[in-house]
Amino acid sequence: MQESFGIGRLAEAAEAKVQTIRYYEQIGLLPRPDRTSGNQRRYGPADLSRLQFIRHARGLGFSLEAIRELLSLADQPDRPCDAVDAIARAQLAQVGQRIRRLQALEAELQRMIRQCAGGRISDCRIIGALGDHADCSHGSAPE
Amino acid sequence: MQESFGIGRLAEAAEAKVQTIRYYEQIGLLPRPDRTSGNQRRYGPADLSRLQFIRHARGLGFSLEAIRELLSLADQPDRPCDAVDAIARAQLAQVGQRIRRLQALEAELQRMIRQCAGGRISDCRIIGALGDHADCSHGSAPE
DNA sequence: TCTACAATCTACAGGAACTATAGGTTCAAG
DNA sequence: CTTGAACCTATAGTTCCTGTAGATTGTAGA
Repeated sequence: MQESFGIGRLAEAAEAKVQTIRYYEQIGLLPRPDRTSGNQRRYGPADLSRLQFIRHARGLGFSLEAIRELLSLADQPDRPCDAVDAIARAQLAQVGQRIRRLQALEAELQRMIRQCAGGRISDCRIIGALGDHADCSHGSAPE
Repeated sequence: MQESFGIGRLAEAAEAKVQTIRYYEQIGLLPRPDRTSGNQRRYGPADLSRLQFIRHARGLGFSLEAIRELLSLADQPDRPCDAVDAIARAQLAQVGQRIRRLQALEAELQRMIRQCAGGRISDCRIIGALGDHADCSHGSAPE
């Protein structure tokens, strides 16, 4: 009794639209699943994990191409190490930058909420919150 | 000595395309700047900060609508506190979630790089790295 | 088993957020 | 005062979905 399910339940579980799943399949981000005799797609837990990864990564601002790269690490775990290393290091640098920017934004939002509790905010430094040029090595902006 | 500059230099400084800037102006994310006698746009440092904020936030996965909300905090610092508070708190929750997911991804990338140094990666848990169901409103995890 | 109805199918149109191109105007270095 | 880069508006194309149409399938109740 292997657990398999249709596209609707997959969509619900990964918080994606049914159309989006078919689109990902079309562009090769998701493998073509088995079909029922009536031609309907059937999925398993591995498909769910993969889709959730894609959706989370998209939510974090990664392009589908960047995600394709990350997934390639999962798809070919035995490929030469230097290739994996290069991809992982490149992504790691970007991820670290994103974390720092988000933490700056988080701090500023918290500051505003604190000030708010005291009556009203007189100044807002939210625009400055993301402007950390120490990190901003030109050319590393994600799409 | 007010420093002002054209759209090209603004684009370069904020790592955006010239067209994108005009697009943001069109949809009201950037204010309409002054024009030269020959109808060309002139910008100042405040415009640059605002555009950099937008670009960074986009890179972090915020929608233009979410960014519009965040900018509204900057545009109306004297508006009623409960409105500010609501927006800030809602955004803060999302930001925290993003940070945690990115940290999970960061940890997994670091793990892969470490393993790589030892020869080759035999298993890849990168797909699992973003699947923190503690945060996910939908609790659906096949173990 | 039959039937009703939700879920799924393919195909295509539409929207968000850019991005590129065309054809013309302005700015500034020489 | 020329000339080429930068700018202008307008429009069409790209990416990444999202919605709709019309037909088919899966399934639960009579």
